Amino acid sequence: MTWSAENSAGYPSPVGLTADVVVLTVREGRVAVLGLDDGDVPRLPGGFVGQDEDPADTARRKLREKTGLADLYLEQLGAFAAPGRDPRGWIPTVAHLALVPPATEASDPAAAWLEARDGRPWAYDHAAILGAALDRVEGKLWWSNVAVGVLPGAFTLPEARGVYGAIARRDYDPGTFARDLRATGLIEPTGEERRQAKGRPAALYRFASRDPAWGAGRRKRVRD
Amino acid sequence: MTWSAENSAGYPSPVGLTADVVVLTVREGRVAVLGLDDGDVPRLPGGFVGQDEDPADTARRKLREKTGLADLYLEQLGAFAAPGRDPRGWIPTVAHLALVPPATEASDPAAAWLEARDGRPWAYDHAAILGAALDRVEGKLWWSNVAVGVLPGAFTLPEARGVYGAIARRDYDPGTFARDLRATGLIEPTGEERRQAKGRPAALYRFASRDPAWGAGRRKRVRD
DNA sequence: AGGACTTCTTGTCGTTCGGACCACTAATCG
DNA sequence: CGATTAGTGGTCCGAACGACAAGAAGTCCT
Repeated sequence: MTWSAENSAGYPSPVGLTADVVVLTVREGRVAVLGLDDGDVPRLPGGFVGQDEDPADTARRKLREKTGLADLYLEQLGAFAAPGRDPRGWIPTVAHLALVPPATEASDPAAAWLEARDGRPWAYDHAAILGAALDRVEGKLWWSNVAVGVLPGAFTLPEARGVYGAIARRDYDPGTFARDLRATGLIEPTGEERRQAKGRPAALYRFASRDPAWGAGRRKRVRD
Repeated sequence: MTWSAENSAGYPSPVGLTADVVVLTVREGRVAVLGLDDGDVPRLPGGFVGQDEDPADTARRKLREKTGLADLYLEQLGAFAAPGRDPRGWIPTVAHLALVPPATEASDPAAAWLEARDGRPWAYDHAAILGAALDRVEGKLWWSNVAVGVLPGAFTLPEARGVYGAIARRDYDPGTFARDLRATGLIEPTGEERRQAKGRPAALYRFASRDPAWGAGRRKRVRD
């Protein structure tokens, strides 16, 4: 196999490959996405992938620039490369999904948290990428520890219930939620408690592993 | 956003983007993959993506070259772009998954059907890509009509049972299989029959839709 | 001290799904 | 006729899921 005989044009196409990131969190019971607004419709954070760079590293770099965060949940969504997706020319992108804690503030003044499921217009094909990200996180919610990103360190069961409910768009029963989340084997109690304004202190839990992993226990049916 | 300020190297990286295809079928009760063997370890079909070309079109083109087939099940697996994956340099690839009927013969003399799950070595990172393809098709088996590609046109329930069993690596009970496959709502009887050497003729079915779709009915648990 | 409030645990109950059976009918071939 | 294969229908059981209820535990307020 030689370069010169492998595509229809007869030569390897020099392209600018980009990496985009869909940064999701849960704020006020709703899924929020980090968008860059420069006057027109918002767009997703992203940038060109450097030579000999893994697109995931590019995504991590962009994420650090916009949120100051490192070492979080990041996975690839897939390549979006349809001709015409970018008016500047044929620029394929490798889209990524990242989950960050709710307290994360945007460090870039142009970045803001936007309601993710309100159907607003996005630049380029970023609405389709966002849709793929929402499908992915909802589908993997109970089969993996994606929620690790939104619930870092220690968290209470009511907090986790709020996050899961926001992503899955349903209201879980507290008792059943505790039973099912425990049954996944993904979380473990820290032994400590968190006191709050009213009521009994809530026990704190943490994810047994912060690396992307799959649940071994129960699996929940998807919504009907 | 300008090109010149967007990546670490200061300019958009000119790269050769490729598209690879994992062509799967079921032969003799086992999952088989189309491999190209040029003396060394086999590799997957693939080639450079032309300017203004969708990688899926490149994959379709390569598939047509190797099998003569068009208009079949094809979906994207994702981008593989780790530095060092290709010794010729940094060459990201968009991997695809295609399913073809068992009777398909390779039109390229270098192409051959190989046992997919025997753990043989592959060129580049193609073993990882193949693994992702097998996971994908097994995971989507009962939630989608992926099997459309392997069961084109009309098929009998025993044929379908063989294909599903090979992909899921289990032996389905004939009665339960008929109940569950019908319950997905994905297939419909053609009204015709297929006579064979011995025994009662088998009724023929077809998939209600040949477009990639999701099942509306039952969902089967994955293997434990 | 007592009441309000919240968390947390532990049950029950009914439904659905998945899988393994089994019996019986249907159709074709020799 | 018997052998063979296909198809239908049914039972049974266990696991998963969702809803609901009861009670204990702990804190805050009056």
